[in-house]
Amino acid sequence: MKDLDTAELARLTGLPASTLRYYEEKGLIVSIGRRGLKRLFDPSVVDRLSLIALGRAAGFSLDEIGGMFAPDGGPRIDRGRLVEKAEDIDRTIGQLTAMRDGLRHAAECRAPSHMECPTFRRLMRVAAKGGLGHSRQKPQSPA
Amino acid sequence: MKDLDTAELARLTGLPASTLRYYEEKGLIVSIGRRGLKRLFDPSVVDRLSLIALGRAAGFSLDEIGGMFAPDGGPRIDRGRLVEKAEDIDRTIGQLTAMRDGLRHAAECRAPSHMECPTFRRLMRVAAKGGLGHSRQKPQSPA
DNA sequence: CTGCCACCTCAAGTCAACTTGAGGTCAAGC
DNA sequence: GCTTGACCTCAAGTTGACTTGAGGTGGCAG
Repeated sequence: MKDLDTAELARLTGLPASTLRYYEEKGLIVSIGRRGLKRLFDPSVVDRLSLIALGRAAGFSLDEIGGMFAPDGGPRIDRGRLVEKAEDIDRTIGQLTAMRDGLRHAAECRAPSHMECPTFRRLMRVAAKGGLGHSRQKPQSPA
Repeated sequence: MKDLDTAELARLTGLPASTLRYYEEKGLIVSIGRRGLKRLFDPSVVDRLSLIALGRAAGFSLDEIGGMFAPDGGPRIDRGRLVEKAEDIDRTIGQLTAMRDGLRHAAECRAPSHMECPTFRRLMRVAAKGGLGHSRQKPQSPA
């Protein structure tokens, strides 16, 4: 496959060109040269960008992801890190599950005000004590 | 119960005084007066702050939460919103579950490199297509 | 050969939810 | 009466992941 310029890579991956430049600046991807001003990328960066997307979806920061590439470009992923992250996610799932069930209950609850619903109040107390570490969910993917 | 000043409220809720001032500035809580410079809060703000914490944990923004209080201070929560949010959370749970399972598989996978593991590659593709909207989890609660 | 226009660079802006810091004030204790 | 120090105000800084904008440049169609 032929080398790709920024626009082609953007089209292939759905990422804006500005993001690709930003990733290059951060060292997450590397361009193999220029044609005039235009960057040229090896087609393998498409895979690399998928990997980056995966890391982001798993909750790793860009810096962490940067540390997961071997100098040769291949992934160098510590399996322990994956397990750890899986556990993180698992905890989050537990909290979100409690939250979801609580919200559903609150939505159906017959009590005149939420403040009089015992389930709601229990949920409130748990949240107040920080038991539900607020696990931000992003509005949505730019897609 | 006696009115509370900022320091007492901070102690009761575990929130830093700066956050309480910030919440007041945003209109999420109201102080009922001053003693000298010090704000005085009605004890009911403790409940209110719990409610705010709950909202945050459920993934609502502070602005959204601000819209959930009736002028009288009681919660005025649209049950539809709760159901919607529960569905949001449910979707997130689904994505996180896939991610967790994928990570666990990747951690155990016998393939010499992750790039050769079909499960891993499938996960990558899904993430690249944005199917896994990156649902940020915060490192942890300040607790 | 000339323009066009896509792409470039670099600095600055955005968003959310706070935190930090400098400098001010006032109720209370000695 | 004076010091102390907790609390105050207001502006600016922080973090992460980008986006935006002004101004520049060069390959290529005509």
